[in-house]
Amino acid sequence: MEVRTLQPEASYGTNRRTCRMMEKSSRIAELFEREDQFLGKTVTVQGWVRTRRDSKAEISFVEINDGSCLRNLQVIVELSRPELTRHLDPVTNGCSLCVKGVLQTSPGKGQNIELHADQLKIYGLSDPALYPLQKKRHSFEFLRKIGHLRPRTNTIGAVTRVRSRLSYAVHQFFQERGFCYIHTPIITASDCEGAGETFRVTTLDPGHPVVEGQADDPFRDDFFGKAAYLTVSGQLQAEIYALALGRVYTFGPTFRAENSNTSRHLAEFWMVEPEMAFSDLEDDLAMAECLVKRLIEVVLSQCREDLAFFVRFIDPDLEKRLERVVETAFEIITYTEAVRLLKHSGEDFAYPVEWGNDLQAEHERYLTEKVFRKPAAVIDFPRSLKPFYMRVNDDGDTVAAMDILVPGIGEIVGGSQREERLDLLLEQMRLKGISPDDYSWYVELRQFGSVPHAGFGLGLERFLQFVTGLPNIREVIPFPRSPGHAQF
RNA sequence: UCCCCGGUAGCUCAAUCGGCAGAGCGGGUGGCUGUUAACCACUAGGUUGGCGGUUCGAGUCCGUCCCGGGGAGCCA
Repeated sequence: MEVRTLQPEASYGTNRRTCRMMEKSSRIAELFEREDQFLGKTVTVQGWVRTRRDSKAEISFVEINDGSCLRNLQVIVELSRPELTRHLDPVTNGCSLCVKGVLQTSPGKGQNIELHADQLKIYGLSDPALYPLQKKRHSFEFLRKIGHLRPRTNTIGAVTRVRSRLSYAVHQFFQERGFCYIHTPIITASDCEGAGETFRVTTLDPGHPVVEGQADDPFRDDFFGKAAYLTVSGQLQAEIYALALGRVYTFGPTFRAENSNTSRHLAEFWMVEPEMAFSDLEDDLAMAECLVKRLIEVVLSQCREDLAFFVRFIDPDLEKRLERVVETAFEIITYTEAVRLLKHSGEDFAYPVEWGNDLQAEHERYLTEKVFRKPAAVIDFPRSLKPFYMRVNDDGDTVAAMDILVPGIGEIVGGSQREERLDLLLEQMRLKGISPDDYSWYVELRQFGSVPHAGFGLGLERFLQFVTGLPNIREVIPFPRSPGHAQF
């Protein structure tokens, strides 16, 4: 008897091709999850060969991975059956194939079940002399060069599944709390938001960017009639919707043209940015802590197999560290207290600690890794260090900002209560040299029904680094973009 | 952008003081085995990143350029 699995579209009678395919084959993850239900039944799997071991005792072991989970399914091919071996002969690491057979308990060690092949179909061969992926460990640097093949490795496959599950969890978290998902623009004309260098968007001929006689505004004849850029943040636009729908969030790509080449920076990365009306910094902080903990819980409970892989091969302390983050309250410390603490630490920092200076990486690391040994939120930064939109505190010297720092990564969340008072916003803009004319819409939000509101940004890739233990951010995004790198 | 380290076989790396270019894995061939990154034997595979210099002799020393990695800054 043949067991058929998932056929979500079948009842609609549409898209027949997809339906037939999904009826015909099982995903390997499903076979492992419901072993008892599939044992003794005929199933079909489709995937890519990860390894093959031939035994002259009339058996070939072919391990198949279909990306649905970390584990491979061991397929048993009896070499005494010419109708199978005829197909099997050229099968090597990297080949794609379809196997139909009976799922049985495995007598060998290392797996409970195995598939005894009755039919074998090869989709695509893979020349073993040319296929770059070997069964042994490759350097991440090498895998980046073969970005079109690296998702077929255990590590990149695992991180990709975790990334997907986390993205889903982000939506679940906010949707369950009444947040509205806002698609803020990728292209923006707001050039400076205090968030780094921007990429210009233009249709002008790079050989002749300036139209004759219009040197005063070279972008007047550009596509948008003025200078345009890729967004560095959806926050300002999210504020617009927060001041109408109450609770909103954006979740999309952002772009920074910084010439920074580090293991924690990308030119294109994904950011989660909630914005909440009728909220202050305390609400903001609570929501951020709640989100971080919920996302980690999801990884701990929903990505067990992939997480175990990271613990085994990337960072042995990873799971314990994640559990600790969920269990303990985040430390909250004001910038002023942090400075005092650092000054009296007795540590010999390369950068001097002085009120008014930004906290350096070494300072942040000292706080989270030595002093607190858990995530810590630093709040109330000097006004001069932060952008114009942050709310000025009553002391007049600091703003209601927060940075959540985690051990090993550094800043993972940055947020603030926004300045909702018109006069103070205008004063901030004047001090920061930002023309209110360029942000008239932002200013008007404070003229018409302004309310206290707050929000934050969480870098998806930084977060993925934290939950996978991967040291380089280029491994946690499918196609990393950094200075000099935009392949694939 | 700055500092440090690196570039040797398809991959991961070794090569002592400047003295014959190596290993493991992968590939090919043969053997062995309900195998588990299988195992054993044999075998093919090199412009040592490019250019220039020092030297009897350069993978090794010097200059320069290119590329990569790590760290810093900036930030998420």
